[in-house]
Amino acid sequence: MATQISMEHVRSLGGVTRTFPAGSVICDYDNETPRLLFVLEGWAACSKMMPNGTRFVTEFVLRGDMISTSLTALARETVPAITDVTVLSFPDFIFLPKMEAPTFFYRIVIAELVRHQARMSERLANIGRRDALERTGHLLLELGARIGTSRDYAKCEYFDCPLTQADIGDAVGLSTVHINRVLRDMREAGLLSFRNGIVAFLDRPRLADLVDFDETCFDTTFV
Amino acid sequence: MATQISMEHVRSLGGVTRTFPAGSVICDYDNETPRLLFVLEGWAACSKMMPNGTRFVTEFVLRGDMISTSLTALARETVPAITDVTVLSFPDFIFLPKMEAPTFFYRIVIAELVRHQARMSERLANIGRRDALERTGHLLLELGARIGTSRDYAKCEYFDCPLTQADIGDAVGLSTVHINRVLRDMREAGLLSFRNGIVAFLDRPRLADLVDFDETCFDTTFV
DNA sequence: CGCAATATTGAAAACGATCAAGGGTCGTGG
DNA sequence: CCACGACCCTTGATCGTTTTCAATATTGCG
Repeated sequence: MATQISMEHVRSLGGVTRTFPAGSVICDYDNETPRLLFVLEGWAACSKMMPNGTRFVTEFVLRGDMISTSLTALARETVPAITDVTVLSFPDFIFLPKMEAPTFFYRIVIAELVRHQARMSERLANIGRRDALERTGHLLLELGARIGTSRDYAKCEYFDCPLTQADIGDAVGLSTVHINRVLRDMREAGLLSFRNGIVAFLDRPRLADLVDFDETCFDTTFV
Repeated sequence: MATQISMEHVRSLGGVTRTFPAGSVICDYDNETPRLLFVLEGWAACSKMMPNGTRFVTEFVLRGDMISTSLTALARETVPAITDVTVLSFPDFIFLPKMEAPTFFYRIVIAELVRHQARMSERLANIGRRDALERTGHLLLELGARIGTSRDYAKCEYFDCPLTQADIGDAVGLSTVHINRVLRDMREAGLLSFRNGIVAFLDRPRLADLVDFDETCFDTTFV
């Protein structure tokens, strides 16, 4: 699987391992030296603080994902760690024009950017054109698919999820209160249960059909 | 400006010039050979058709933008031309692993992906956490900034916009009817006028302030 | 000039936000 | 070991924004 090969490559290049405790900030937009971080373990949330006081989460960062501090700076995002997060850190050769890297490193970065972009496209359509239940179900199916992939058991029927209902709301553009109601509805409908930090798919086929979930954009078998 | 340099580079590499008439499909997700397209002229709309019959526009493609047919395939997007669109077309060296390209080509592609991603992040927060007026104003300011940049007159107070109200609604996740009302409100408030294919900023500072517009993510002076 | 696409407006309905109050769980310190 | 506070979850009632439906202008194009 491409992701694994990439991560092997990344590890083979060395880099500095660093761990951020839950709640700390992995990167902010007053960043010093631009860096590329590859997440080895843990959950984080690329977040934008809105002037009206609300927050929006543009992406949950999981094991195997890349964080470009230059990109988060450009997009004015902050990335707090949700759990303890371990990363492999490299100087960002893209934004430091003097640096050169072997071709395959460019390809790893491009592959990761493309994957990320495909997910963002899906997310955009999700928030823009689906109702609350669809958005929420979609997000949890996405997270399940990504966690599953990185753990090599794609068809898991449950996964540990350290998110709060507020985190979910901030990612799909709904209020915490409404997320709570939607989760109850899905539980009562026998579709999905999220309690005590565990997401369980009670009827994944029906849920996937209902919320129109398509795994195409989570394909990692390219590049 | 970085974008221009990149486009110079791109042009210098040759590529095939092709023109698509308004209304035709530039790429669909049954694409044959993966290609990288660089838009020389015209407007297009990366669109997702949703199973509920609606459409969502993930991105308007303007002069200077890149289209990766592999990415649109992965994201299940169709890209219809809104006006006549002229592109420079290259085989996609990223998705054809046998191919290699000079380093600066990788850098051009990465820069373009990063710019695009920063915009998507902004767009996501826009749809997720702002109301109808803010979303709409934001989109039009974004388009103005991008058009302005590509034409080298950043502070233009109007620009030609070939979009319909339905296009705008599909891009910000609102109904056509509501876009119409919001445009009327903005016109009556002396903020912005959009009629007969021309967007005019009547009071750009006030509008930008009101909808919380920040040009950071449209910065093209990096890489 | 006439048709088709787009824009405009009103009225009613739906969906989600907000406000408010209470309940559970966990960790810390007395 | 219990008490307390912090944080998160849960539910009800009400309010507001946006959608939907429907009908009528207006514009652009052949």
